[in-house]
Amino acid sequence: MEEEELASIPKRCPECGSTKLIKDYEHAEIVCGNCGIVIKTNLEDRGPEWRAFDDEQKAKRTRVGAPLTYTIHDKGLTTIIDWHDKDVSGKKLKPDQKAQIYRLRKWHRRIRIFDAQERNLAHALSELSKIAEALNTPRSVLETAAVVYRRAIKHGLIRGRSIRGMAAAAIYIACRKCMFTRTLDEVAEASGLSKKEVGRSYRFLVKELDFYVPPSTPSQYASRLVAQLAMQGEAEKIAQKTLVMASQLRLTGGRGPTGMAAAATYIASVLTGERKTQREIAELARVTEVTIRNRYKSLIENLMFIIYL
DNA sequence: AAGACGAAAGTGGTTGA
DNA sequence: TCAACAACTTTCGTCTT
Repeated sequence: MEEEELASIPKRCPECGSTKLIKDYEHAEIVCGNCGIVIKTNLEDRGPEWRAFDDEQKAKRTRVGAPLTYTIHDKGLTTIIDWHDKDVSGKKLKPDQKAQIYRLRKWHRRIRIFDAQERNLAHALSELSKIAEALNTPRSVLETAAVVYRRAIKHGLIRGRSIRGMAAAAIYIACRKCMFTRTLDEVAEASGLSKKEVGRSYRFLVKELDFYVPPSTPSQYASRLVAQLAMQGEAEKIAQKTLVMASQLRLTGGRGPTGMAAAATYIASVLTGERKTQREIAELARVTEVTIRNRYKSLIENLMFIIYL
C-alpha cells in the first residue's frame, strides 16, 4: 500500500523544482517543503475508504463530509484538577497518588494548550472555506491556503492578529501560488475585510514565512476580463498580444497589472468591433476609467510607433 | 444623451532620512 | 516619525458619436 502510493508521487516540485517534498498524511497531501504549494491531494484516494478511519485526524479532514464539521470540535467540557491534594472525602493523598495527580495536571495543562491551538485552527478552517467559497476557488486553493495557515500557526504568527485577516491573507497567497486569478479587492470583499487589512496581513505572512509568491501578470487578468465580458477568442488573442508588446516596450513596469489588462482588453474590444465601454471594463477590472485611459493612451502611442517601423 | 477625454486635486501606502 | 513620492482615484468640464 505504502509503496504503491510512493510510486505515484512526483520526485520534484513542479513549481520550484525542489526535491524537498513533505508527505503530510494528516491532511492527505504532498506539499513542497520549499514553496509550500500543494502538489497532490487526497492521497488516500488510492486506498479503500476505511483507511481514513484508522487516523482520527484524517477522518476529520478532507475526505469525510464538509470541513465545517470541524467546528463541532468544541468539546467544551474542560475540567480542572484542583490544587488541593485531597481526595473526594477530604483525606490527604498518599505520596504516590500525589505524584500521579501532579502528572495528570501537567498533561491536562498541555492538552488544554493544544486545544486552544486546535480551536484556532478549527475557526480558521471554517473562515478559509467560507472565503474560498465566496471566491469560487478550486479545491487546491483551499488546500494550499490551509497549509499556509498551518504554517503561520506553527511560527506563532497568528497570536494577537485577527483570524479572519490571516485566513484572507492565506487565501490570497494560495490564489497566487495556484495561479488562480483573484484580486486583493475580491479577496477582501469575500472576507468582509478592508483591502488595507488583507493587504497588510498578506505582506506580513509573505515576509515572515519567506514565501516566494509569483507576481500576478496583466495577462492573467486580461484572460479573465475577456471571459467575463463574454468576448470572442479573437479578442483574447489581441489583448494578449498587446500585453506582450507592452511588456517588451517596458510599458508595464511599475504599473498595476489590472489597469494594464483593462486597457489591453479595451483595445481588443475596439479592434474586434465588439465594443465595450470603458466604464464596463473598469468596473470588472476594479480600476477607474481614467486609469484605463492613461494606460490605453501610452499603449496606443507606443504601439502606433511600432506599426510604422 | 451617453461615452470618451484629460486636467487637477486628492488618497493611501511605501520609502528613506 | 515625517515628508517626499509614485500610482491610482475622484471630480468635473469639454468634446465626440
